[in-house]
Amino acid sequence: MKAIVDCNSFYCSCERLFKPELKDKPVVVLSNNDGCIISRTDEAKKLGVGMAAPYYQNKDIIEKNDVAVFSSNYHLYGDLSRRVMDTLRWLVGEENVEVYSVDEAFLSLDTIPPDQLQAAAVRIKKTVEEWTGIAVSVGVAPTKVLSKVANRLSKKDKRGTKGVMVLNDTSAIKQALEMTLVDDIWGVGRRYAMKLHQTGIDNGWQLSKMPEEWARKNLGGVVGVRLIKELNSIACIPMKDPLETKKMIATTRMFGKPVFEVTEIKEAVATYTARAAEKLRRQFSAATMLQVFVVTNGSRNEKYEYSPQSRYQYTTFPKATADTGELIRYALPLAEKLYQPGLKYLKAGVILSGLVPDSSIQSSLFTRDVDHKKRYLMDAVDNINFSHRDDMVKYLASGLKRNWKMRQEMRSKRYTTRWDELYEIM
DNA sequence: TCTGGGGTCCTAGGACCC
DNA sequence: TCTGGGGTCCTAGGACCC
Repeated sequence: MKAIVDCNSFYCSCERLFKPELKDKPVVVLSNNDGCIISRTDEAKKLGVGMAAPYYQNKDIIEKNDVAVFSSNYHLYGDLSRRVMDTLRWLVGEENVEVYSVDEAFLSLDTIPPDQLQAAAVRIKKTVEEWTGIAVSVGVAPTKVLSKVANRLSKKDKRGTKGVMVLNDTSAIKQALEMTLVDDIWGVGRRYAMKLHQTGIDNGWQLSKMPEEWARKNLGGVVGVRLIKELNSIACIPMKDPLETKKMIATTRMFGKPVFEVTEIKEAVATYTARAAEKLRRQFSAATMLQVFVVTNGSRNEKYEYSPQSRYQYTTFPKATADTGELIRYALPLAEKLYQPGLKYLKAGVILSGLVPDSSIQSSLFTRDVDHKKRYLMDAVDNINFSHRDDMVKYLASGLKRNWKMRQEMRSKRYTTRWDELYEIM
């Protein structure tokens, strides 16, 4: 059996933890640049605040109802996420936890007898809440897809324990699937949902009865086949090895305001490269390919219409590297190539791929080996920036003024990761 | 009149997820 | 004045190989 544990309105819950006066009050958290609403509490949902809706379109409801608004504070969320995941590892054993996202983890519960699943799920929920202060929902079922269905229903469950649902017999599964629209099934996005409704398939139970060959043709090949199997309690999406590293690392941002000059684009690209390189070193990888992209939207003085266009350039390296300076040297010429004067730039990004373990970097015939020293330098820079302040030490190419930096006007303090922002008890 | 079969690797693009 | 950021997996099709 598998479980999915998911933190309720995670970002909002993190904010509430340090502002207890917000308990039972509507709260929303905004995306970078304060653009969209990316987390909202039940109270905010009830007021009609949409998910992923632009902030400015909801400003009216928010102001009228005194909704608490926060810019996203990833230092805080990341730290609390780690605490939740550590608790889960302690509860069921490290090898049985797959961290799926910042606020979700799959658990393998194969060692727990069926008649004890309910009690185990309740204990998991209670313990996480007591130890971290973050409320979670737990769904348990024979497959990952069904556990997601259970988790979703647990939030509205009136009969059982709210926030816990175990689906372990065929009739319970049938009933749960009948209550679940295809749109709400993990693996069915907007496109497929539309197609399914047109075919007359509206709920999960109907979908589970479709032949696999039909799914192969219409729902993305083997992905669709797996989905049907999972709905029929045949587990075929395995738990992932926790030691797996990422295959691609990206750092991309909207600018705080439109940018027109190549110097600013280059500063941003250098800054994002440095950030991506940090992530790269954190998982002990090195990259062999770097891609830069920019998003433009019309040109200077043109009336604003949102129809973004993106352009890419990439380069591959003779030898894998995790050195920020080297990566910036690869990135800047690409940024220059992409730049066309007169256009209005909204966003830029850097993507590192072709990742290999940094212990097995292939040396090239044409480079000298000064890499040990570089590695020590990078480690030192990372330590300083992590423990003190982002970009305390940075490359000059990243710029000094940085007019393009994103807006974060309502960010709370980083209560758990910065000495100078620690939570204070009066 | 007629032109094989079986692979691998890479990239772009589509779909999905939180 | 204005719409986030970071990932995964799969497929099709082209280039290339023997």
